[in-house]
Amino acid sequence: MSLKHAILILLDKQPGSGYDLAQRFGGGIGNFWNATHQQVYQELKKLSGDQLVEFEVHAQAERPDKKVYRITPTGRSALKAWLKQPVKEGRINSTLLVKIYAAHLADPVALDQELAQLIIEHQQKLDGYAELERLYFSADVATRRKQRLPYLTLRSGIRYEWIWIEWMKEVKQLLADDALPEKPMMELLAKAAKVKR
Amino acid sequence: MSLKHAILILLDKQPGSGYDLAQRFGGGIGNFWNATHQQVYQELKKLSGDQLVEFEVHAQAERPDKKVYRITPTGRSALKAWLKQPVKEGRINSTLLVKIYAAHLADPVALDQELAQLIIEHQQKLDGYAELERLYFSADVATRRKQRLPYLTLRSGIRYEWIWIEWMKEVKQLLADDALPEKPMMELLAKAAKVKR
DNA sequence: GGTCTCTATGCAAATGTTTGCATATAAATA
DNA sequence: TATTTATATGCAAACATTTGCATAGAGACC
Repeated sequence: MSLKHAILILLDKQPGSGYDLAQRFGGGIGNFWNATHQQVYQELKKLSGDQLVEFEVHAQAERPDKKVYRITPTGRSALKAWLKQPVKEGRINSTLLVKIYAAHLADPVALDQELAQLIIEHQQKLDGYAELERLYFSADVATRRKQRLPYLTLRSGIRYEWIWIEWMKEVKQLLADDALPEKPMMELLAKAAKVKR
Repeated sequence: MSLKHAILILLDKQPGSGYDLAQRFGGGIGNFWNATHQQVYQELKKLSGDQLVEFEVHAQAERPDKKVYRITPTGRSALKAWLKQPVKEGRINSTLLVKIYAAHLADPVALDQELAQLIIEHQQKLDGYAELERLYFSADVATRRKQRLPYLTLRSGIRYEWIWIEWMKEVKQLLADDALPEKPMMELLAKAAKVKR
């Protein structure tokens, strides 16, 4: 499992407490790897037991005490070893696709409303990504270079949200009209790809 | 969890044994919901205990006995109730994105090779999808109408593989050249979208 | 004055997933 | 002839994730 490695990567970038890490999983890396605070605390305990991370307790006057975790040299080797191995992509499990697959059993009105709502939500996410991209491009070249890798993952996120929105709009329309798609997807994509070049 | 509901959907379409279902999770619905044979057997047991499915033992002469499962009326109601509720989309967890995010710690040659391999694999998957689409479009309208919902999920799969391939190619190139993307993703997508209309 | 949110941690139990093993027969392949 | 593949099922243990609860002080909001 790579929750372990996601944590090591975050701690390699910057040491932090369990709470900090849980927050960090809410944005940035959280766009492609999710973890709850419980997962983080439990995993930190294991990593600590395996000597892959270490911590120092920082007493705080008016806040609860903090355990600030840091990656160890052993942890860094383990991380590098993991990076060398080819990924085995996790299973794709999309509840929405399962639902569309069985849409003949569903209430059409409810499904239409649900799609409308999902389109809004994904559009908001895309808007957020678009804003981050504008920020990236307004930075100087040195900053852009430094932020290159996170930005590449953002480009993946933008593509991802974009196609979901396009697909959901298409499905919503077709279900409403009780119609069939006219042209093969492959054809449409090939045509669009030509223009990009 | 919707492994439960995926199984109910499959059994609603057509009764079958645990083995059958496990096979069916290898294609069709398996493109967006995965399950191993163990998951299937364990879930069938639970579903059976909850009276959502029932089974008959079919003795076979030269093969092990088969338990042929069927959805019950209770199961069908449970399925419909589930379909009414809005989906909560599962967490996105992409090991590859985590790796790219931390590519500065990785061996560039190994990463390049890995991307090359992944591009090939996803291209093969896309080719398979393209073939299924050709098949769909070569069928008569009645068949196309009957296969509409699975085909809509296929369109999602095609888009999905397509953007992964595009993104991986882009990343591979940029990492090899140690370059930065020139244009914002949003701009490229907007331009491509205009042409499709 | 009371509730809500944020900081900060974590136990315990339930639930879900994965891995390893086990069985058994037939047919195809090497 | 020996191995592999396909059919067909499932237990048991290990591992991972999710949910509910618990604590505790500070500051903001109503």
